[in-house]
Amino acid sequence: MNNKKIASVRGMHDIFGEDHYKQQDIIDNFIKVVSLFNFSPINTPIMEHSEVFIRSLGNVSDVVMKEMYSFLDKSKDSVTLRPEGTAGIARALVSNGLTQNLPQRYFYHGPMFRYERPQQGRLRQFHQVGIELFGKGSYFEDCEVIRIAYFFLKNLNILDKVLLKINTIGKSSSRNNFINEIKSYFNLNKKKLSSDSLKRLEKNPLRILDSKDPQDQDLLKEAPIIYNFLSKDELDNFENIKSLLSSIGISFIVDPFLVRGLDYYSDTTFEFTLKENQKFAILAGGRYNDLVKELGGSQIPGIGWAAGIERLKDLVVKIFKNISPVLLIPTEKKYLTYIFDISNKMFLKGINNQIIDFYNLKKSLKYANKNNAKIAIIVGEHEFNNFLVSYKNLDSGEQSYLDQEELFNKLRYA
RNA sequence: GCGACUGUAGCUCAGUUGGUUAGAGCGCUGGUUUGUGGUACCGGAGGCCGUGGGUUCGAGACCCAUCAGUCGCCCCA
Repeated sequence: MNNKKIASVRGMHDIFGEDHYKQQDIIDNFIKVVSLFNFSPINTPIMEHSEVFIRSLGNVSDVVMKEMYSFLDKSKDSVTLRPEGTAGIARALVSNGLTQNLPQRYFYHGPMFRYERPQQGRLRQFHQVGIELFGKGSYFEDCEVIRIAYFFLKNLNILDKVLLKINTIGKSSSRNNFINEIKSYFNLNKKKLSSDSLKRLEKNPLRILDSKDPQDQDLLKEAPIIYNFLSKDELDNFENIKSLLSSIGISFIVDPFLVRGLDYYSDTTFEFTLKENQKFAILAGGRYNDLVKELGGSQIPGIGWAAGIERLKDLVVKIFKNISPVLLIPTEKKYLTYIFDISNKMFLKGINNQIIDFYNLKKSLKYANKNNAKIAIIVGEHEFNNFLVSYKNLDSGEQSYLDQEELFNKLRYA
């Protein structure tokens, strides 16, 4: 026999108690907000063919190169636990031919998986809520999606702790010109570049832009700016987004160095980060105009965002769930039928109740205390014989005999 | 993938330069109270000292590996 305790898999935690209530509360809040803006729910599998993510996120992105939870299934197909939600939904759009009737507005929530070192605000299994809007690529959509994020965070009462940053990285043609330009700029300044950024220069030069290294930051002051490489249309579009957001009272800062790590982004990118730790994003997203096409559909532009529930949870102030059950205490097993009958009636009236099968008053009342009960209903010989219950107020200690009609009358006002 | 710190009871943690039978508080449990809780007092249970190897007459302590946690970096929600 092996008595060793078994732990959960690294970076994957059990969620219960206070944490669970808090997370559920965030999800409930999210659903309430997005439903009011007529987004509809979609659940895609938590596992996809690896190709879905490789094609969409980009095969040089860090997420794909080192963070994918991939393995071969029994028929030797490479499958991957989803590292994010967008790719699967875009795939579902194509798979189910949902592209006939646009716009489509979807929301989702659920677990995501990334194989990385656990630390503050980062787990191997974590949970996200998110929305996706597939439409025609107008600047209205960008604002629509950002304002919904804004109201979501506002409802959670954490707007004062976050900062909205937006940027545009243009369409791929303009972006490629820009990338070539910064490549040569940084190549000229190679020796001043941090070692991390030297690697980025080969793999993904765009990422040097949001380097936090002070040396790199210095270099960035003189670096080419993306806006000089964008077409008039791209710039106008960005201006339209900014002025529409301002006109509806959503404040933001423009961050020309905000680039995101997933290949599918184009044009608008945005992030809500913590005010006091601006590299810590709690909600982030952007536009992905080529993603659906990349996954075998037609050219359907989309935009969306996702927020990490665990990251939000740490910001939301404690929610007190004052769950206070009525505890039903039989003193002997033979009163169970009678107690079940009362419990059933409470259920039908929507009263939170629980039967305690200790058959020991002292233990039962102790349990009642520990579980935040305010009222105990005791049934013993006297109560049973006279069709009564003892109604005990656990705060005051007062106790009285009631018949069932009196009991439910009293509970109505308790 | 790289780095730092940590791992002793359900929880929070003591445990001296390596030296008998590993401790405390909280929690749990029994009793004082045979149908009455919260308080008090008295008792009890509960530990392969994360795991595996090594050094030593002797390891919870030292060394190595490994797993896990926390926190940085990369990256990301």
